[in-house]
Amino acid sequence: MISRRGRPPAYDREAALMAIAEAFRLRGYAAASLDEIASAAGMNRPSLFAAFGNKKAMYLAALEDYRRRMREAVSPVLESEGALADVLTRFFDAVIGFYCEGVAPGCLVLCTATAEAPADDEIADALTATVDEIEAQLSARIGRDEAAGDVAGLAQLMVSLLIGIAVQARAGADESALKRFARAGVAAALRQPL
Amino acid sequence: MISRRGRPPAYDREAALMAIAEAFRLRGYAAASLDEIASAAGMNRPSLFAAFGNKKAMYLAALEDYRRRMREAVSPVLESEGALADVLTRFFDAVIGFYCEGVAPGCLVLCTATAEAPADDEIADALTATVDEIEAQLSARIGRDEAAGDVAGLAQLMVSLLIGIAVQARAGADESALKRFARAGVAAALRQPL
DNA sequence: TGATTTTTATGCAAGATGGTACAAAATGAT
DNA sequence: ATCATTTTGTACCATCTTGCATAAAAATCA
Repeated sequence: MISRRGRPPAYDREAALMAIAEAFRLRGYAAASLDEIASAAGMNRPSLFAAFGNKKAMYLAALEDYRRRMREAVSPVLESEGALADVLTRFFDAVIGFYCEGVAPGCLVLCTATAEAPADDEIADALTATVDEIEAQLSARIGRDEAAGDVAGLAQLMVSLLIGIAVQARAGADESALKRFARAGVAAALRQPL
Repeated sequence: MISRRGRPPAYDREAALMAIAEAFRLRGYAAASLDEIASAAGMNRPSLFAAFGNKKAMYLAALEDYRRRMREAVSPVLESEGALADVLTRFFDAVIGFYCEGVAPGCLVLCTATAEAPADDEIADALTATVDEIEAQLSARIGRDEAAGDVAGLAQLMVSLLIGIAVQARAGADESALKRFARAGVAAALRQPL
């Protein structure tokens, strides 16, 4: 029996966390007020505090959840079979789809944590961990392909391409332009014809 | 006669603008308070407002000045003679030097305007204009090199590399690592041995 | 039904923030 | 020296923000 005593929560924790992430994605960490966040999550402030702690804890929880959703959306593509160029293209398509949905385009981590990182070690750690994780995943997949020469260099280029896509989505590039951008980048990096 | 009547300003506008940019670079737009900014600029708030307008006008002015300084630091390298790989390597070295100096690493535009862009059209425009200008400059230089095959693809890759460097500087990568990163990226993109 | 537990909702307090009013200070012009 | 003009610095205000205290509400258990 999982039924706990007392009044049951009116919110779904996962949905609330997604709404919180969206609020931070739209406004950034510092500019997002707890009123906006509470309203986005359909909760009131005391419930928010009880569920997620103070504002920074909310933000860190939203970052972790966002990273998890991102991982679940794109990791399967990187694990899938296929030629490297094809896998990378589908990987970036998945990333771009992820970045372009929701209330504001761009990556929650790469486009909001960057502003706060120098003034906050925990947020800086989350940013570093995100970049490192992306780099490790891409490096592992590229390393599996024997045709790839300079694995580290190519992996770093692909990390940059991903970061570039995150920022350019934020800068207003639409989804189709980003996909062309990714294809051109992958083709140029692998020196293959488009 | 340029000498105006009245009490002379105690601040140097250019130095103040640089200090303001540094304050925003350290804390981001929303989190930087006018007290911090005034203190960094060595001015008091009323003088700040008289000189630069309200907080957003200060930020936009700081962005413009930062872009100008960046342009002056790196454009000469792009215009210089040399093989494409060499020019690009020196270009990124100049960019990295620019990003790594000051009170916090990373690009003022690419690391703080991204947080505010969805909620503010003028800031979004400044971000878009910055990315577009970098893309145009790189594209022009790459296009001059007949050995370069896919000019657009390579230019986009280099724009991403620059954005990746800006963000990874923010994420704590030190200057030498960033330079290795840039070299590996350029070499991989041009398919040249390191 | 009544007691207990947990969540919700209203409202409040302390502090920070953006922005400004106003007098003092410093300079050039007369 | 006196006036006009511009900047400086103190003090202030209205608003917003975070975080919490406390009472009402809704569920389970005895």
